[in-house]
Amino acid sequence: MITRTRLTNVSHGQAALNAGVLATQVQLFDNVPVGGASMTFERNAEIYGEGESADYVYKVLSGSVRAYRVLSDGRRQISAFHLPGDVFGIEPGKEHSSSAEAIDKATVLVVRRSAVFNSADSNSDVARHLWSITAAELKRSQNHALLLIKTAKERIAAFLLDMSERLAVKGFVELPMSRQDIADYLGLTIETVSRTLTLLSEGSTIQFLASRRIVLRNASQLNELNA
Amino acid sequence: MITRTRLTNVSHGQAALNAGVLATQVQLFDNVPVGGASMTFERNAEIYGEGESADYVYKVLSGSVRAYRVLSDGRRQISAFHLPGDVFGIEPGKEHSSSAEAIDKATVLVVRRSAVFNSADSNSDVARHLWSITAAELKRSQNHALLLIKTAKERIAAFLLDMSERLAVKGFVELPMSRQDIADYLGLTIETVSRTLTLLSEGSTIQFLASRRIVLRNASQLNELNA
DNA sequence: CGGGGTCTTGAATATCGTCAATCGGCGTGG
DNA sequence: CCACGCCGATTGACGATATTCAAGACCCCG
Repeated sequence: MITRTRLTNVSHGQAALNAGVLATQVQLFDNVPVGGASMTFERNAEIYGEGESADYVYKVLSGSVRAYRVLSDGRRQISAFHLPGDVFGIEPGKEHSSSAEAIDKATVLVVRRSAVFNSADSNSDVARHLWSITAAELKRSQNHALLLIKTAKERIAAFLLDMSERLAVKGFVELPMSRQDIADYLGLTIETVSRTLTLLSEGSTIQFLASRRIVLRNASQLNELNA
Repeated sequence: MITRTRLTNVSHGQAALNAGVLATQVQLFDNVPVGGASMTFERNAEIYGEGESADYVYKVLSGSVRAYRVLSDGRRQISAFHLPGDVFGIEPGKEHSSSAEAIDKATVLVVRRSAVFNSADSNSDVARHLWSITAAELKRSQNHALLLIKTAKERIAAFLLDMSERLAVKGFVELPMSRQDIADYLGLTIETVSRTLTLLSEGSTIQFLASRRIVLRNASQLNELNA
């Protein structure tokens, strides 16, 4: 399953940061005094690249973001989809171990990593919050790994349920990402994703309004698939 | 791929904790004043179970530990193997989201979760360390997910290289875990693991001294597989 | 030596991947 | 306003990789 990714090179440095900045009162963490600047990224624009210095931490304000790694032969693994409210880009090391791109037009709060860490040193609330976000991400990652041992049908079901929950519109999902993105997240091919969705639709577990607008007709059936 | 797991019920409560305790100066984190008690678990003994209250944090002193989750139909996913020096059992929530068992006879340092967190509140070094352990675990989990999209040969190669590094005996690994454990970690069946190892052996990439004692004859070949 | 668990090997099958063609929605421009 | 073209999604036929089911070998411990 080899998927070569077109790279839209819209990386940002200091200059870009200053360019797209909006004054903001939005906080990285709730109730915690770490401010930042907001930036908007176009569809498929790179937010950061694997190996780049991890000087900033991000929070999705609107739109959606994919984090991914690419193997030497072009296979791409999407490790997470980040939706509004999600914090991302926090790394254990000095460098980003994955890349991040806007899936659609996305606005993101950008905070200097050092600001967060300094704040954590003197304020245990910030430290606690920082830890709990990382721990939650760990849990998500473990759930993701759990997905990857399941059958195609189960993966799709779990994906739809997850998206439905996170997008918080009960019984309906408007997917921001392409079939290819879904495939790379679930460790499947685009064809298998498409076929499996068609199957679920034929069994009237789901219903398509459009290819990315899906009604969950039978959520309990999806849950059963979610072994 | 259904693997029902025999459960050796050797869970521990307060009583067990007090029973197996050894006085110890060993620290949970390096250079950080959070002590604890050590306990020894027999092969296949449960250290904690999914859903149990996560009151303790652990560090492997000797032996090895598997952390895993079981799906309703019996499929088991091993999320991590913990070797001496590894901290495990830290959870974002109140409950353990996975189970942990000793793979072989294992001695483990046990520290009250509350002690660690209280210490983190007043000591930013502890807080930093706590975060960095969690973040490192996140990175490991992401690497694990990356494994699961590869071919069987690539997964086995990556696994052997990882174990070789972590066991720190260059060019040779003595595996503590069974083929079934490896299979459940790599998202393969025991037969595929066995066959793939045989293949690597036939291509003289590796050499068996015994089924769990393996010489890495050609590490660069393994690295190439590690796409 | 014997027995139980672990591991290996074999043959048949199933699921998912690959390759290829077509469909369909959408924006653009004539 | 309709036609064209493009990109994303679907569908089909075929093939490969890993699973399943089954049998037997190996090995350690008693």
